[in-house]
Amino acid sequence: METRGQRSGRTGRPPRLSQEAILLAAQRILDTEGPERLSMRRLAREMSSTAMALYHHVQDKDELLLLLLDAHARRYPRPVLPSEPRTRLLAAAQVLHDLLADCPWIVEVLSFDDFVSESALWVVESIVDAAVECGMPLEDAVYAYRVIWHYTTGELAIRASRERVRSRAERPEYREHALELLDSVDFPRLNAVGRRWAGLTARDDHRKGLEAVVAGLLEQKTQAVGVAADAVRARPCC
Amino acid sequence: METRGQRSGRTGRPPRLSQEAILLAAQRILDTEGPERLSMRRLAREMSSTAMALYHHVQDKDELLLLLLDAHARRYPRPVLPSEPRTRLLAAAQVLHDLLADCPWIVEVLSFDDFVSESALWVVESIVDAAVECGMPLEDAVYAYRVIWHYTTGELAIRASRERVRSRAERPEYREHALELLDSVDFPRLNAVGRRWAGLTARDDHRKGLEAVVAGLLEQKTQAVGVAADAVRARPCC
DNA sequence: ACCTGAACACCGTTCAAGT
DNA sequence: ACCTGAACACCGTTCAAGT
Repeated sequence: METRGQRSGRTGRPPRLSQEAILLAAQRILDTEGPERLSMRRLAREMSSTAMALYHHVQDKDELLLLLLDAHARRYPRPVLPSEPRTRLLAAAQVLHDLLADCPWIVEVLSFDDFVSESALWVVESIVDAAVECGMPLEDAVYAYRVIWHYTTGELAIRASRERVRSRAERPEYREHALELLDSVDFPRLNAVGRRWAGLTARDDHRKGLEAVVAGLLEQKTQAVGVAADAVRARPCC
Repeated sequence: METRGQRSGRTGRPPRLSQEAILLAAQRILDTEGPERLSMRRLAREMSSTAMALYHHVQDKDELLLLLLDAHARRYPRPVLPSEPRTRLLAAAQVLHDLLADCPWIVEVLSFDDFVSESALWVVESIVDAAVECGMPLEDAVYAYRVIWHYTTGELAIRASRERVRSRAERPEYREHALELLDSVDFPRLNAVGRRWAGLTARDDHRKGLEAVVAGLLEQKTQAVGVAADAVRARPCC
């Protein structure tokens, strides 16, 4: 937890780079030039160093990105969640989304169904806990977390992808044309939506969607309890 | 729609490459070596040609990937969907997932909230249509499609990411350790899950999750209708 | 029209050497 | 211990030239 190079004896020259400085520079590039410009080489240039010097402070690029997420999560203000379980489940899920919304690029590097980063674990804990307090068995609560996680990730990945395309090239006519050419016999509904599609899909409805997902999960729980109760009655013990 | 080089006069030599042959070779690489190995250069090598020759048959790599998805969707057998609206909504959503499950790599290239490819549009139409027949106004049906889309995409992106990590390096101890180190005071729920986490999150619960999402969306609809009805009563006309 | 070779402007990472 | 330079093995794409 000490800043490196502070306590060390006078062996060798003081390090020019540090993990902290690297993360700061990386975040600067992320903010000013976007995630697609963040490379080890570009980062080294930003620090007037060489790409290889970075590898003395981070294992590889993936670790760098995870450290960036971790730092972001550590900075993120930890909100007070409502006490009523269902509202808390929804609120915690919203926090998960909001926390990651600032760095949707991270989705590409996250391999999980694992958790996010250590600093964001409290969000996962909150979600699972709220789900349990809603009456779910622990395993179902984990499953509920996963559904929420998939939904959240999906929204973020699409947002990131949309931004990537937008920044790469402006070709707005392409998709709009596709919508005009729709056969109204084969595609009556999409045809009825027509040009409104773009407007409808651009809206930020994450919250509303989250409400639906949470509601669905809780409804499923109720049914499952019913089924479980029946099963217990049928086969009294084991 | 004619195979190129068939009807053309005897101007120039016959083309060695064709879009069809390119897509076939690309699919071969995808199947045998995985999506991360599919590059324009690798593809050219596969065809004993040069990377630049490919650019006479596809605009760029993105178009290549979209064409691959399109071809896959065209091959995909179009199932008969159940007629009951709610079951149909669920079934159509499942088809969307299954269709894309064979090529999760495509998620990285899809910018949408737009639709998939033209050949898969019927799935989108089915979902929106089923949602409408469940009693949703058209705009809500599009919104329902988006929620389903986000959920599906999220699951696929995570699956793709997991496969990517698995193929890149086997480091299973890393995350397992993290789970042991959890503070049982700060993280009672995650602590209780403990080692079971990996097993729980590896399960394929997409169907069950989809049921929850669909149920939640339909429940929301019911409430919205209630609210809308109230609103109508309050302000009779306009 | 179709294809090639060389080039541009990049990547992440390894390795041997320097201080 | 910390950093550098050169190298390895790649990318997608452009451009001018060939047949």
